Amino acid sequence: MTNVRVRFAPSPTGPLHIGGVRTALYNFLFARRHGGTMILRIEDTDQSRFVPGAEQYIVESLQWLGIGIDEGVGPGGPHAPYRQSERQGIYRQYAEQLIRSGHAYYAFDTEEELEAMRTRLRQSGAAQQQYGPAVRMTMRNSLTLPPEEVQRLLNSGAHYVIRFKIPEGQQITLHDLIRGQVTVNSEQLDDKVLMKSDGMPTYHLANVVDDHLMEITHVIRGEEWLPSAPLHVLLYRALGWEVSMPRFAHLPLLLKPDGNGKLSKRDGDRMGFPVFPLTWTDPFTGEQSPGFREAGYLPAALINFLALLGWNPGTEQELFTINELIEAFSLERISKSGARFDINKAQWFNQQYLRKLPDEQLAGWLSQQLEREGHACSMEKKLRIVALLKERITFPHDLYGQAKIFFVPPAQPNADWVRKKWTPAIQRALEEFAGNLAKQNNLTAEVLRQLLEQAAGEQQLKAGQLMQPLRVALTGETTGPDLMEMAVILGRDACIQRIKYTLQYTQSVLF
RNA sequence: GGCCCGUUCGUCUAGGGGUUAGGACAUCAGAUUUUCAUUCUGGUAACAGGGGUUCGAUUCCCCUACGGGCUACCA
Repeated sequence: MTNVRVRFAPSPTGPLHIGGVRTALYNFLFARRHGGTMILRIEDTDQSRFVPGAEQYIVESLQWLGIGIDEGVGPGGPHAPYRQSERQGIYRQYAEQLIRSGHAYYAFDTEEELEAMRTRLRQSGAAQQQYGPAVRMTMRNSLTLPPEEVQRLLNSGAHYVIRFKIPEGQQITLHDLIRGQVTVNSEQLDDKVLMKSDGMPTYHLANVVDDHLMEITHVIRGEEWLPSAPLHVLLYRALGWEVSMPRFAHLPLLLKPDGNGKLSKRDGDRMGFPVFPLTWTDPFTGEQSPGFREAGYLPAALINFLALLGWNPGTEQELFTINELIEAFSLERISKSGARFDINKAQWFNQQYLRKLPDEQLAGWLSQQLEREGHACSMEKKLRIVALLKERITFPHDLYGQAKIFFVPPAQPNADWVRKKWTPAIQRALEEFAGNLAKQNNLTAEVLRQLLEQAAGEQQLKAGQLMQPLRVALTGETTGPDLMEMAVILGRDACIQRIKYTLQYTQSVLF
């Protein structure tokens, strides 16, 4: 395959949905795999749905994820502009060409007339209520009106659209790279609007014209476009571009984690996970939608997760660098059925990627968190903390949650546990332990262990029986990272102080 | 309603006319660990249903069911 050119063509109608991200990713992987070009085109032909900031959001999201754009909005390129709203003249030219060649016509019907037509058809029991071969000759268009009247209407500035004249009784077969042959009869299609009355093209026209002009070789897009793909084939034909028509690949959809339907923002809200790459603030309502980035997901982990949602390499490998993904990717191995979105797996990937990061980077995150909370800490100590905690976290912000014990002494020990398990022997052993600790100048995990064994032994306790009490004394909690390592990082004086504080508490409460 | 697409463990999936139907996440149990987590070991768990074709079907064909998408001057 030479000169592969693919495009990701979102509409700036809001934040980029995670399903859109996956579409972009598959396009990107395919382009890179074949040494091709990845193009970003903005399909902003619906002015009523335009949302300020959405385009910028899309660009930033792709950037964060490392989905590189070779050509298009941003980097520019030989087929600029790449924003469809800036290409109106081009579409008009081709729409008029289609009228001249008899493949399209002007239609002047008002909204009311269209509605009346549909009602009429519905009541007469027609299978479908479409503007097509069966009804077009009963409507007000350049097929039914005398040419002078058409010209008069056009000159008078009357509202009109340009419709495609769907051919009758044709079998249209397209070869989808994922689904194989898909055949549709043109009876099922209607006379789609190509140019709207506001002068903008519809998706169908703009898409076909741009893909041709931009020399797109493979159209990789969501399954929602499969039903209109035959129409697009017809358009390529009518425009005389069938020989260079791109190949199609329609991707399966992302489904709700539970229940029926496709994944929506509601599901994320309901189950507590993001469905957008970055946090998004709606410019009209001010409503905030959480993003994967802000939730603590690493871009590489999200990419890995998404890549495997609907595609697999045919091996048992699960962890992929982006280069490995590029190397292994192929359209043939994309599955045909929709994939339920399971955030559990995304978290697992994040955990895997997080622990592979160098300690310095984790320490950097910890620094920010500590600074925000107003705690000072040496880099050396931060690195030790990070090394102790890195296998215990799923998100970067978990770091502070677990490191907090080093900076904030417990307000009081876990009361339930103390009431149930605390004994006078423990009390005496910990007193002894704290006393001996005070004499130590060079604290190591090994020294601590010895001191603990010694203190325990004198009260007829096993070292293990004193471990939990010591943890409670130091952190207030019954679980946490390795006790000895933790105590070493905490330091001798802090340990002694916390033990004494706890012993006072238990004394007053229990004895 | 019409048309199109789909259906393997709870989830993502591998497989493919004869397999103990494989892996991963989740879950459960055991081991390790002072605890939790990690790690390791093991377990539970799937071919939507019915007809064909065939010596044999989860795999091929048809039907049904179910799911999804489309059916706009939205993309």
